[in-house]
Amino acid sequence: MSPGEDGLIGIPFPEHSNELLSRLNAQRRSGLLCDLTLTSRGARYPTHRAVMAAVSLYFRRLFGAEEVGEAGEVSEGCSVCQLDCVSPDALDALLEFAYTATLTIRSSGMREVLEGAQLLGIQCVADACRHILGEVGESGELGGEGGEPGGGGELAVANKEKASQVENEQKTPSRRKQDRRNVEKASPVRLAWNAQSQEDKPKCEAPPTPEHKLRPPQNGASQSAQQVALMNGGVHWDAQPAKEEESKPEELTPPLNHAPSQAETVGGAVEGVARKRKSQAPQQCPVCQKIIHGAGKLPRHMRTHTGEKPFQCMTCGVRFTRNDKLKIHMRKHTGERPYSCPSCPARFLHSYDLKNHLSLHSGVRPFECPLCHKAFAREDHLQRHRKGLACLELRPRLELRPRRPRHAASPHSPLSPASLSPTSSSSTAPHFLFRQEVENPGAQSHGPLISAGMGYSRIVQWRVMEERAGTGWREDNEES
DNA sequence: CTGGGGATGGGGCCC
DNA sequence: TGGGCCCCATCCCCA
Repeated sequence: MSPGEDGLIGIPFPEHSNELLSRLNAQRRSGLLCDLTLTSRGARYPTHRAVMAAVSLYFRRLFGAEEVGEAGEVSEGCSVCQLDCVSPDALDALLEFAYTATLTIRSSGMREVLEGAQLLGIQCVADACRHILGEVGESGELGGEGGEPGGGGELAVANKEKASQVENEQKTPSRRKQDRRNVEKASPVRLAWNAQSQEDKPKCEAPPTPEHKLRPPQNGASQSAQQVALMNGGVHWDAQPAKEEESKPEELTPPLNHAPSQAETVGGAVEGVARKRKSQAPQQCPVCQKIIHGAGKLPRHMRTHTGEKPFQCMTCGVRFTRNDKLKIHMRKHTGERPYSCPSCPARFLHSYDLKNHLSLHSGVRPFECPLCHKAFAREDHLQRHRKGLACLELRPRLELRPRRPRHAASPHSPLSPASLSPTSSSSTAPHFLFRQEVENPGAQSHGPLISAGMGYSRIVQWRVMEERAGTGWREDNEES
């Protein structure tokens, strides 16, 4: 990419890759424009040659996609590739992965998927399966904790990191919730980055050698293409060494896709435009139109759209969009808890944790619900209280009905009415915080869908976008 | 439903 | 001018 070229303006369309893949998947399901049919033990799977070449090293070699210029004789007819060595279920799962960036498999079928992924050269899936199976992955990307996600049910191995927006979900970093849990608790789950990014992974083990097991296309594919496929490791599978990225402490590994990561293309173009402005002036995000204050903050913000997470913890493999977040994360591994409570032995990772904690000692509950007059020590707890259904009644003020202290240690609650004056503007606002519920009713109950990697705020944004309401979507946390 | 810990994104300050 | 560092607000999740 060439950021900052004079006269060049990069306008990112973060949804494009999602929509593209989604439509390709729809075409595959309807058989539209399919130029390759995979068969396995009688089952037939129409698919697209280009997609398979993009996701699978085997097909990449088979079709000579990397040398398309010279090997342009690849036939345009519909090829049939018989893959009896890959079980139909596994092949189906791998195809789903190719078109959605989400691998959904049953634990019992993990082995078959692993073998299929190895045969087809889909490294990230193979890594994920290996880790789920407890076999240490070779790619160094994987964290060491390895869990046993999902006892016997289906596993949705999703790339919450949005694997560069290649699937139906939106990649935002709001990547939270279940996916994040999965990432941290069961490292394999995080491994389903998309085929695109996988291609540029710096650390790839030797490709599988499928030639002895796979039957090349029976027709269509040119002889040369088959020869490419049968070539014995002639293609150098290793990716280019990763470039140096911003600050790179020892804990940091180089960014995964340093090559043409979409984030770079997008963010870079944006930066190029931004450079023409006064850096100290607020900059508007070209995606969400949000005004970003502070010099150099727009690229950071853009990563929330692109999903790029250049900063990876070398200990557990968790990735972050920001270096400072990784730094804080590293405290979990080093055991460092720099924020200690002066009143008790409690120590914390974050300053604000200590701040919250101190409110426990003081007993101060400065955030009062204006309707029911229940007081909270934390503002977010008050907001949650007001968003929920807990506050449906108007209770008498506390001075009229003393609140039973929650902790025996604080018999004299400092909740004098005078101390309950709300300190934040939102605390005094009426109960108009239902936008989320309206837009996203029962978000928590969307478990299965959300588990595919869609963050909460993403859902809101999606809905807003789908409904084309207003001029654009906003981050859901801007509401108050 | 609430308390509490942790994660994430934005802004300010400074180098 | 960009980025590091820190703090804050907010959100998510678990007990």
